Amino acid sequence: MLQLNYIRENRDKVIERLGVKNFKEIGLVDEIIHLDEQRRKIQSESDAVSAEANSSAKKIGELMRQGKKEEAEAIKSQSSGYKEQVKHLTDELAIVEQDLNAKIVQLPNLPHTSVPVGVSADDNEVVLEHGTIPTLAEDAVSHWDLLTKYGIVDLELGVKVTGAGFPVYKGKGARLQRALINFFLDEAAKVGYEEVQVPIMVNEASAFATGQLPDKEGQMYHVTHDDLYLIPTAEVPVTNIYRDVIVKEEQFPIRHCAYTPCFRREAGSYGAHVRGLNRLHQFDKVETVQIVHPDQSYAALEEMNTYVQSLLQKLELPYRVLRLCGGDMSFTAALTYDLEVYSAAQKRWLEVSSVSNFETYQSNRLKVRFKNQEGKMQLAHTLNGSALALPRIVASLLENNQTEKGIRIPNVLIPYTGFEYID
RNA sequence: GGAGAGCUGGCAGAGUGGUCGAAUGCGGCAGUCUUGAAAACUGUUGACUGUCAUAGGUCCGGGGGUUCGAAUCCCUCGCUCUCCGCCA
Repeated sequence: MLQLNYIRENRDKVIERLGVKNFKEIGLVDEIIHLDEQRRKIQSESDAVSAEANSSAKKIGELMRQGKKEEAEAIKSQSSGYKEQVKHLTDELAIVEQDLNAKIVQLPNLPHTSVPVGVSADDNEVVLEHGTIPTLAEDAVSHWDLLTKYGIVDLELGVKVTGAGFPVYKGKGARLQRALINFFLDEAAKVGYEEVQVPIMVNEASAFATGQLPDKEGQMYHVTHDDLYLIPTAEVPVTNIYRDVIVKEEQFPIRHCAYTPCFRREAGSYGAHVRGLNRLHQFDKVETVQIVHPDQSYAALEEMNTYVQSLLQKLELPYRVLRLCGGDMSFTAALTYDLEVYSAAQKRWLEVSSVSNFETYQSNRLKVRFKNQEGKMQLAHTLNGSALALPRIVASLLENNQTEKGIRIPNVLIPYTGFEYID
C-alpha cells in the first residue's frame, strides 16, 4: 500500500509513475487526496469536541472531590450533548476512512525509474543471457515424456490421490527433489540467509499484510472451516514474522531463507504451456526474504539477482535475466527481475525465479519499522526472491541433460543425490 | 471435544469509575565514577494521528453499550494459557 503522505505531497509524480505501470484508474489519485482532506477535517472537528468533553469531565471530577455538587451538576447537564456529537463525527469519519482505504489499496506500487515502459511480457528488457543453449539429439523429448520414461514423477497417480497438478515424485525423482531443496538451503546459508521453517497455512491478517488479500483471493486455497489459507509462497509466512515489529537499525539486513511447499489454484489456465511440470497446484520452493534499510534495498536487489544467477550457473543451466516492464510487473513490486531457464526440448524459456524490491509497499501494511538516526520511525524496505522454484528447474534439467546413458545430474548435486544419472 | 483461568507499555507485573498513558521491577538509552569495563548511583525511556511548530485527539485483545467521565461496570466476538480427553 502506498503511503498517504507521499501521495499527498507528490501527486504529479505518482500519476506519472502509475502511468508506467499502465494503471488505468488515474482518477483515484485525486479522489484519494480529496478523501484525505475530508478525513483530516472531520478528524480535527471531532478532536475539538472530544477536547471539550474531556475538559468538562475533568472539571466535574474536580468539583465532586471538592464537594461542590451543585456546580458539578450544572456542568453535567451541559455535557450530555458531547457524546452525540462525537458519535456523529466518528461515524462520518469511519465512512470516509473506509472509502479512502478501499481506494488506496487499489493503487499498485510505483515502478522504479529503471523500469522499462511496456504493456506485456514482450516489452520486458533482456538484461543478460548466460550459458549456451544445448543442441539435443534428434530423438530428444520433452520432460513430460521423460518423467514417464524414467518413472520419476507420476502425474496420473497424483490425479488419483488428489487431482491434476499434484504430482507424485518417485524413486530418483523424489531424491532429486530433496537434493535440490538441500542444495538451495545450503547455498543460501553460505551467503548469510538464516533458515527458518514456517507454517504453510496463514491467517487472514498475514495474507492481507503481504498483499495476497484482497487482490489475489482466488489464487489461494482457503480452508474455510478454520479460515486459514494455504500459502502460495513462503514469502507470506516469512515476511509476516516481522509484521508490527519495530526492528533495530543494526539488525539490518535481515535475511531469511525457507523451504516450503507452495499452493496455487491458478484457475483457468490450460494448454501446452502448463503440461508436465510447467505449472502445478503444489510445488516446492526455497525462498529468500530480506528486510533492509531503505538506502540499501537496491544494492540488496542486485545482490539477490546475482545470487540466484550463481545457483543457475552451478546447475549448468542456460538462463537469461529480464527486467520486467511496467505492464508485466506484479501489483506490489517496484522493480522485478525474472530469471528464466532455457528448456531445450520445449524450446522455450521457463521462469524459475522472480526477484523483487517492494520498497515500502509491503512494509506499510506490515508496519515493519525502525527508528532512524533522527529518532523518527521509518518504514523498512522488503525484498524477496525465489531461490529457487523446483518444478521448472527439474523440467529443464531433464530436457537439457538427456543423454544416451540417462539424465545427467550436474556435479554440484551429486553429493546430494548420491547418483550421477537418472536411468 | 469437555472444564477453568486470563488478555495492561520491549518484557514481567500493579491498577479504588474521576488526580491513569497508566505504579514498580527488569531491559534500553544518556551521564557520574573508572585507564577501560563491570558494579553502584543519577537521569531518561510507548505507539498512532495531527500542527510550520505548539496545542489537541486516539490507543490497556477487537467491537458495541452504561456514564458528564471507563483499563476499571455490562454485552459480544477473538485469542492465549492450564487441567482432562484424543492423538503424530
